[in-house]
Amino acid sequence: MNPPTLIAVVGPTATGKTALAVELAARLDGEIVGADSRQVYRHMDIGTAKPTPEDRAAAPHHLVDVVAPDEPFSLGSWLELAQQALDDIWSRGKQPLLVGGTGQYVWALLEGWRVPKVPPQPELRERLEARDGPSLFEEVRRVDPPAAARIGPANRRRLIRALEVYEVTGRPISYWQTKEPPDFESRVIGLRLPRDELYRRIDERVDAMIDAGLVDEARRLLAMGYSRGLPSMSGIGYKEACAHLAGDPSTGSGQGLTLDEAAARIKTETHRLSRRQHAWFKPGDGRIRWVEAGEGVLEASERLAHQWLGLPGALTHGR
RNA sequence: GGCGACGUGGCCAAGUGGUUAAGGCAGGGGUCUGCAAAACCCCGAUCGGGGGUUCGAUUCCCCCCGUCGCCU
Repeated sequence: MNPPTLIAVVGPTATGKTALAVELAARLDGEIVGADSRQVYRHMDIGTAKPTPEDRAAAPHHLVDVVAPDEPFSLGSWLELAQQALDDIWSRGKQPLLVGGTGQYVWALLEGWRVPKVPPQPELRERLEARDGPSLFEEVRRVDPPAAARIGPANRRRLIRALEVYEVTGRPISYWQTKEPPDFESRVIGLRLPRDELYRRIDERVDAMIDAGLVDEARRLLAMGYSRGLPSMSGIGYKEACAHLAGDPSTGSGQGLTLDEAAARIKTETHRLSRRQHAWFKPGDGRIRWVEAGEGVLEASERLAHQWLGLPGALTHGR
């Protein structure tokens, strides 16, 4: 039997990945595996554009709502869960659909990154964070010149991770950072839109999120005890909603953003996000089969999927 | 019509008679192996227009244009 094939749907935010995936899942007897670093958090629904209950009833979803907002989560945890989910889906004879805009997660899985098995060490990090940048950089340069060259002197976060791996394993992070091709095939559909139209859709969606109660959602999270400083709360939308609430007399004191300011900021931040996603999902990437978002995506994607999976119904028209 | 103020890259905004005219935002490009919607890196202007003064003007003077405010 041929190696199983994973179909992935990637692309910038607000491009319709979720809707497409749900439809495709229905037609391919598939299940969805989320590759989204923000939809993993429970209670963060509106701001992450999480699949709706209807979406989730229409197709099984994995890797959505898997941790509480104050639980640590990272690439390593995601990879483990994703691999488990894939095995599970395949074992039941279903077709997995990897869907999401977190480029790091997607490529780490498809390229088989062997992430150093060193979970974050809170105490160690705290200690390292207290040090100044130059000393961190010097040390990385001493123990792991290639990593130092790649990371550069200014990126404290990654310098600290490099030292963390070194201290825990006794070997430089570069030693661990390898790739091993996964035991499955993968095919990637990329959804794309012209920049100006993408921005327009983002803006509309942000307004819709606010209408749908994004600020209340943030208020609720704060009330549950999830503080502004958590990584999960640094997500676009929540960050700004909290800044808005900070000026709300009922929540506290201080200067907050007006709702309009918050909305504007969420929009431009999301524009930036889509640009960074663009760096992970490049137009020239030969692995990605690009499809214009909007009219006809479903048909085009289904045709591709049938072709790739060797299913009847889409063979006649060339590749 | 008069008086006053202002006119610096798409927007906001420093600044000096003389090295390559701060910075922020927006925008564009990029890095990426356990925080990734994070973190980090790179990219843009000759200073409204025209005359002067000066060795030299974005910075001083004059005129024009424009904007804003006040006044008649």
